[in-house]
Amino acid sequence: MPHWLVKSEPNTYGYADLERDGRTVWDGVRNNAAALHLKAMAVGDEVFFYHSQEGLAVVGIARVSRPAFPDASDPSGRFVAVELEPLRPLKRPVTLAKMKAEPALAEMAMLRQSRLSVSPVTEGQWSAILKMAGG
DNA sequence: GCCAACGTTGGC
DNA sequence: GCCAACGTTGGC
Repeated sequence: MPHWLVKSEPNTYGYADLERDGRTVWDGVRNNAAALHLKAMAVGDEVFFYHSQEGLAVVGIARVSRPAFPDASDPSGRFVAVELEPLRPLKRPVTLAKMKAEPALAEMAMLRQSRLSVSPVTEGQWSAILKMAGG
C-alpha cells in the first residue's frame, strides 16, 4: 500500500480542522508533479499530514477516502482533488529539523524538493517517521 | 523580510 | 522551441 505526505498551512487548514470536519476535499493543487501523485492515490492509502510555515512538523495521519476526481475549483479542468479523512494524530509530532537529521530520510521526496505539496513516502520512510513519533 | 527553488508565461 | 522575467512556495 503506497503512502503519501501532504502539506498544509495550519493557519489555513490544519490537522485539527480535518478532525473537526471528519473529511475534506483536498483541492487547490496546481502543480503537475503533485497532481500526478494525487492521481496515483487509492482509497485507504495513508497520508502524513505536515504543517508548513507554522509548526514545521508531521502532526498526524490521514487516509484517502475518495480517489482523484476533477478539481471543481480549477477552471482549466487540468487538475484533480482527492478526499481525505483523519486517522489519528501522531503521539509526538516529527519536526522538519528531526527529519533532516535522520539518515533514513535523506532521500525523502519532500526534503529533496521542498516546494512539492503532495509527495510519495516509501515504506522505509513511513516506518522511520512513525518510530520517531513514538509509534 | 529575505532568498532559494522551481514552475509558468510570453516574447522572439 | 528557447529563455528571460516573473510569481509562488516555504524554510530560515
